[in-house]
Amino acid sequence: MDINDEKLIKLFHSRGFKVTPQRLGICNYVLKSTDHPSAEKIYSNIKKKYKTISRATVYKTIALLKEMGLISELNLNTTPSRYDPNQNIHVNIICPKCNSISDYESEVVEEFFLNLKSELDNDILGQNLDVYKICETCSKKK
Amino acid sequence: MDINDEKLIKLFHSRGFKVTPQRLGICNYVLKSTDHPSAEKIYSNIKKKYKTISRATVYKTIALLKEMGLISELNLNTTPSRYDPNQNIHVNIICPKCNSISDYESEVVEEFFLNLKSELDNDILGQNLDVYKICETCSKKK
DNA sequence: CTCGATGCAAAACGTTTGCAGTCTT
DNA sequence: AAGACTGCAAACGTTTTGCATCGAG
Repeated sequence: MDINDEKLIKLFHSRGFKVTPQRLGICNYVLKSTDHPSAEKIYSNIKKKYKTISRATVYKTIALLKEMGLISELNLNTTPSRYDPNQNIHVNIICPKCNSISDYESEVVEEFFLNLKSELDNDILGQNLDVYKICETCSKKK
Repeated sequence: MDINDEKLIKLFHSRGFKVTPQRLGICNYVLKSTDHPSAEKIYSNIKKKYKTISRATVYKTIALLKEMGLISELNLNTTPSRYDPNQNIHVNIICPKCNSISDYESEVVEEFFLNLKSELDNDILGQNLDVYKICETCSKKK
């Protein structure tokens, strides 16, 4: 993410959010990160500069960044874990409304995995392919 | 998973695990499930038959099933969550030893996503593509 | 009989919430 | 000055652990 304070401030203001030093600090750290930090890592890093910052603020700022589309959370629907007996290569189609998950298998998926595997020296230990899409039931409810 | 009690019992014995009614019950439920149940769902389902079963047993049996390669856990590395400012289509290459994550972008990935998208009526809300692979640092450590 | 499995209770862990006080606008 | 934000502490839901008892082999 190539973003500076000026841009960030404008973004926040355009969304009606206030700009605080804590927020800027967190944003600068997260948006420049390449190591996919956890909330705890963000917290301990930002604590160096803002001794009194709380985890609550970190989590709230993370939520803000997600809302603004500046970051995404890996492994969404973290808790509770869900389990799958299907050990074929497949995509999990996850409905963010009702949390239902259905497996999707197709040639496109299989071919992709084989190609990716060969690109990665054939030593993939496992995989997890998720896509988010409103399920039929939920889209009917509208 | 097309598996019956007889096969299951052999599998358990071959790994030196004991066969208990609770385990069989949990296995039968999970291995036949198609709705990607959570631990809590497995627990409340199995509780109908085994009134005194505890969550601990459920979790331990899940661990066993994972170890035997009969199920996989979706959204592995569930906690803590990790965050990513990279909003391009990419694969997260996750090292299960050190939990490092690096982004991988390629034409293969991009093409796959476009194909999948069109297969799914173009209304994908988001995606999360993970593959597990020992990272260079860890494979050197050996 | 032995050792692994169960199940309770308590702890651990990441995350969320309520609220009083503070700071941006 | 108003209302959004902070940060503490407590609560929450999921998962793990310690340990006494039980039961499969």
